[in-house]
Amino acid sequence: MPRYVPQEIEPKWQRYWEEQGFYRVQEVSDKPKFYNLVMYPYPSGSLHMGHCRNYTIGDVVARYKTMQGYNVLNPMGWDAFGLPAENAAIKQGIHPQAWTEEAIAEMKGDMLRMGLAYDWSREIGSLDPRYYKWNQWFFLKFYERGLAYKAKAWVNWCPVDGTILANEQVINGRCWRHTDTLVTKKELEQWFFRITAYAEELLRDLQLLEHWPEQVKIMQENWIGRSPGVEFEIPLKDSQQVIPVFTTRIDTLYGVTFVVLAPEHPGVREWTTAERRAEVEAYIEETLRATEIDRLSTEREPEGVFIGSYAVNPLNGERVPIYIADYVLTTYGTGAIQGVPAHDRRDFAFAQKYGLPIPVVIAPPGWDGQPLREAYVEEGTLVNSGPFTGTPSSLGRERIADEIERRGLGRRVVNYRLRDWLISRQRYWGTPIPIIYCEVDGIVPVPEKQLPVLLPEGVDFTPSGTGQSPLATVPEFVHAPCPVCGRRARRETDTMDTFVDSSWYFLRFTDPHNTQAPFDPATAAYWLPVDQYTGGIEHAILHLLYARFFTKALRDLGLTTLDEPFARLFNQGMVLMGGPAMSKSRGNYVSVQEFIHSYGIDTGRIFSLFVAPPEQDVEWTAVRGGEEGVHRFLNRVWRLVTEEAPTGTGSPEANQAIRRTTHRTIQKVTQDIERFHFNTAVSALMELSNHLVAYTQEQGFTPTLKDSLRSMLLMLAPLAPHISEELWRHLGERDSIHRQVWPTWDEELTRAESFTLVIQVNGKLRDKVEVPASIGEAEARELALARERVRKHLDGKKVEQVIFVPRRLINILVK
RNA sequence: GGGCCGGUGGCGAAAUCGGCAGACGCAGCAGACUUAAAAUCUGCUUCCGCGUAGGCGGAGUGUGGGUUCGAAUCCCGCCCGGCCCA
Repeated sequence: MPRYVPQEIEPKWQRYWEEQGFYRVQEVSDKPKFYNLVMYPYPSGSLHMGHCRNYTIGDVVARYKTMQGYNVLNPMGWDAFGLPAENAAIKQGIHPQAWTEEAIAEMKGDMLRMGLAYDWSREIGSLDPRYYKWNQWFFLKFYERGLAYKAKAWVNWCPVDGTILANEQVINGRCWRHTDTLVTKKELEQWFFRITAYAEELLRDLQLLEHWPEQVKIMQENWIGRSPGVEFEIPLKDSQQVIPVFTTRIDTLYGVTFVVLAPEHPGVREWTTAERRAEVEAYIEETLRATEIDRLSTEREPEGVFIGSYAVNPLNGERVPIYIADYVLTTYGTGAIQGVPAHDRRDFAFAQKYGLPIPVVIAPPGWDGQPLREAYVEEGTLVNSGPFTGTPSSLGRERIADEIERRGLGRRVVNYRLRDWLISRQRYWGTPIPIIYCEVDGIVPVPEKQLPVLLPEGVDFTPSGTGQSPLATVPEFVHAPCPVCGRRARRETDTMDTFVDSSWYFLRFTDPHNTQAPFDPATAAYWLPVDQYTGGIEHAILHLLYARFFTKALRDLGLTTLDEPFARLFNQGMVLMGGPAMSKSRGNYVSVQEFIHSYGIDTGRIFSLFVAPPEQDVEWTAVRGGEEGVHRFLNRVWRLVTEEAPTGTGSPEANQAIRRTTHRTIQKVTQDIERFHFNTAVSALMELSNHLVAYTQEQGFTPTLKDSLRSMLLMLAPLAPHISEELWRHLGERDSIHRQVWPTWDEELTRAESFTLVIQVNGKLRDKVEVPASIGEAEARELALARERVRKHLDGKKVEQVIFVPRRLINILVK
């Protein structure tokens, strides 16, 4: 038998599995279904070892579940729209489609070289009109139901991409793609999806997600940011007009000493007095340049400008000045707040700066009546609050809310931090929004039968700088007849956020070639929910929240009956190299192809699993060299199976021992894979192989050894599919190892006959002795006390107490 | 500032339930095989002290306390790192 040359056997078996259609899957009823999904990638070209780790984890689960008898759907596709392709078009003059297709070809080639068990007959790509047609279709359905709408909005603007960003794409005030680019603001007409209509349900149903990491659920909860409070009206002095404000602390209403409007608040221009106008306008200018993160920072001293007008506290009739300040946002609440300096940190700083009074209305426990040195934001007792004085603040909140509602000044409302999903992008490489603007009929949806609205060819990708999509430069695209009146009309030139594509792709995988519908509800019902969803933590908020929203919206359209799309979520760690994540664009990576060239992919797969627990980040430079050990392990397995050894029957004791070891390994590996402890599963297999080597050296090649080898190869099959297939055939098997059943263990054989009794004196380890598993306390005690090393420590002392833990230890306490 | 996660040998890590700390690997050292090397195999490898050696003793899981017969594991405080929200 030749030595182990992975570069020969790996392509051989990959071809074989492909020809045999191994991973094609259909809906069947005689097996339980299992939908295994790894987040589909943005096609960035050839794979590196970070990808290797991600895809291996998913592949192990798919193969393991298949061997466990499940009907496994394990698909792969491409999140193929997006900015890098368009940026390449601008820089290098390559069409985004050509650029993307090339990247897909490279990436798929590497996936095939990795031996991943995908059903490629279900491959999908969001760039395909047969796919994005349904994005447009969903848009129309949402529009019909008021879930898609157009509004003027102050939007986050990335000056580098010349595009709008959703709030989720703004990270620390910077663009998520260019971490050194500060995001600015622009006011534009934009399309939104009304995700806030589902805010309450998205929050509530987090409880259903038992098998999601707690961390992700907490992040989503914070993102949705439910806060119950009161929205009420503050009348303007000497005017019929009112300023609606929202607060969660209506109990502090008697402490209001000013009102603050967001600089963008629509009332500002009207209410600003003539002598204040110049200063106010200068301040507004300045604010628009600031980022949201700066505006909200508590580190910074809040700044504002008095607009010259006054408002009246609706409960006590006191006159309070109106300011504008950038720490108030138009996008949250009503864009105006009550200023209660004694009980809000930013209001406190603001009042100090502008010399406004800071009356205490919530007394801290044991308050001495003196002015506060800092804002008191906790619960307390109402003081200086008219008829409510003396009420505990939590109760005061209810009483004052009742009073406000009784007097018709306002009502209890629930506010959310979550805002509607802005989906318009001023870009070419995305799904065109299917809307036509007619001078007569206004906003007209493109009729369903005209879908898809195709992306045109021959586009100039040079950014216009005006914020318009390159589509606006293509007259044949822009000019379209109005579907209602047939007059010359103008097409919407914005495209959709690519998170729209990824919000339902898991449904499309169940029925990828359907031309009549996005998917067949019955087929989707068979496969959904996704049983195991695997991907990076970076999608903890954006993608997962949008996909949950889509699922609920589609349910309400009658397309599914599903409340939640992903039953179990796993976030794998990244592979870092020299600090940041391994990435092609940064150039700090080891490619899968060069790894294959050196060691073969089976080594790469096992090494990826072995280096660390899968949820943990791995620094490549710190683990480098470890692949040698994994490669040695696979070579050892190879030799165990293939090397000529004297045949025999083996001694009964040695056979029994190796059988026990094998069954214990089956138990351990099975349990480890179940709980995603792949690193220790690999360790257990390494230990088994070490035992088998030792066994062969003494006993030769025996029927018992062959049994153990078979079990070992079966356990290796999901992890290292090629070498296990090759060696499986070498053992004389004619059917593929990937059609076999996962081995089971004999409980009897895993039970130890003896164990190492640890003997402690006063909690310190003094001796160990191998004893029968059934040993009782009396016997153990007698044995322990008779041991030479124990007696040494008992000299002249009295045994006070003996603690015996069956199958573990005995602790003798002496004085 | 708040929330969550983490900190264990030279390195990656292991330790399902509170019960032998460091499995399995990497790197290193010594030996076998070899003309030699590679490959392979065997042994050692947490630190400190004593001992020629077999060995003996002590300390030890970021840090200081606590609970317990017994703590990497549970509780409290602190330090450091990461992520999310501010």
